[in-house]
Amino acid sequence: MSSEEPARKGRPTDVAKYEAIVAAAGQQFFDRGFAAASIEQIAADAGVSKVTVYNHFGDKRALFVAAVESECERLRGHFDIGDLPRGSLRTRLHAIGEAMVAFLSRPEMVQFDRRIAAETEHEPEVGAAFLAAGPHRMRQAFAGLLKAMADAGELRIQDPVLAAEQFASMCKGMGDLERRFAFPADPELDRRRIDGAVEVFCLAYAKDCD
Amino acid sequence: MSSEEPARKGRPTDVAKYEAIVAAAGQQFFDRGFAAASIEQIAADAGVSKVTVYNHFGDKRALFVAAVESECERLRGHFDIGDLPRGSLRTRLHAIGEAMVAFLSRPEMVQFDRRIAAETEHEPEVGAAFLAAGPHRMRQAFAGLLKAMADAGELRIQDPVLAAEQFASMCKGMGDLERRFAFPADPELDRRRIDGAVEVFCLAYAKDCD
DNA sequence: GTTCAGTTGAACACTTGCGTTCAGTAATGG
DNA sequence: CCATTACTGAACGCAAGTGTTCAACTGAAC
Repeated sequence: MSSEEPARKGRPTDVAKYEAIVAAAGQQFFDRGFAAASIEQIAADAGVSKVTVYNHFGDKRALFVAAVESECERLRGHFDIGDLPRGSLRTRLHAIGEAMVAFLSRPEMVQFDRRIAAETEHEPEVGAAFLAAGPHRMRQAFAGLLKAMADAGELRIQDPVLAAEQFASMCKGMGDLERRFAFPADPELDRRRIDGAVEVFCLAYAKDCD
Repeated sequence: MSSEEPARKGRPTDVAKYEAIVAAAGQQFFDRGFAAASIEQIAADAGVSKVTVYNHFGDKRALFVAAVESECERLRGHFDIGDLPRGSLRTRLHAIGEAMVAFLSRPEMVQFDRRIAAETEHEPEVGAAFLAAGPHRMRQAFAGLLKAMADAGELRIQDPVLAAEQFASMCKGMGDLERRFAFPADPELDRRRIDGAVEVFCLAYAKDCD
């Protein structure tokens, strides 16, 4: 019935330790990269014996996969466009753009992006999993929102998914690249990009440019 | 006067070997990442003794830097929008968009991007150098082109640099992410993105949508 | 209290890789 | 021919890291 209550005989697994290992692994892996991260350091950071790590995960790769899954899950809860304001079309688009850029600009996000991309080279399914859990999921949500706006008569959109990509891409502009390649951040520039994206998007898709 | 003709005394440096080392280093570094690449393998691939590598570069990091600089230079010659066709505004924009996407889609480009981003974590100047040598240079060139079109009365553009970013970003869409995260390529989808980018760009900036 | 599984610390074998040393060989200029 | 410089192959010291083994300990369930 319930998946709880394992009711095993011996000493139960220390869940806190397990989670500490995954957390420490994420820290090391996404900080230093897979090859440069060491299991000994991860064990030390987690306050755990190295043997415990091997008992749980058996393998460096397996530990990496676990860390990636955990991080994906954690990030999943960090973005919501549910609570968007009630103002004009422009105001709402602007708020969405800002939320997106803020979400993507967080250092831990940039770092995670870099590492997953690097490891994707030899572990393509890791990249695919991330893409599905992150960007693609976000695109669908935003496309649905645009579709609703179109149905409400505010926008004239043929392909909501394409439009979603276009708006998001314009908001990011090259800021995406610049963050990945450690270019000094410039909030003012980000703002101009979002303004510009809203402007172009409205010119192309809005029924009346208020 | 001339930087040629060093006229040194002993046996001259074997330039072919030097270049072979840099080439092999690029292969290994951008294939496996800095930490996972081994100098012994690089030396073997270059058909050279390990000592020779150390005589030339002294250090793994120095060799990495040399490989990055070489690759940047090599890539620099791989993109030109000089020979754009003479058709309508839409036709020309479409051609530019296709050239951009094709350039950015090349596997070696994707690979290079991934690795530079990963190493940027601990060597920010590497990322900055790449950004300046690649994307920013490209943006300036394209912005100049758009400015020329505006001066010719075809476009109505306030900020050519921003407009350049917007067009390029829309052409890439999420294709950028998808390539980095090993999502199966889809030329048809790329084409739709370029079509959409041209459409939106013209609606926003063209003086008359022919 | 006994039993059984999780946990620990320390040691272990094994591999890999960096960077160095050295004796010897190849190529070039004087 | 000789001095000088580039290159080679092999070996070495050293450090780090993976994954394993083992005896001891801990804690919950029966």
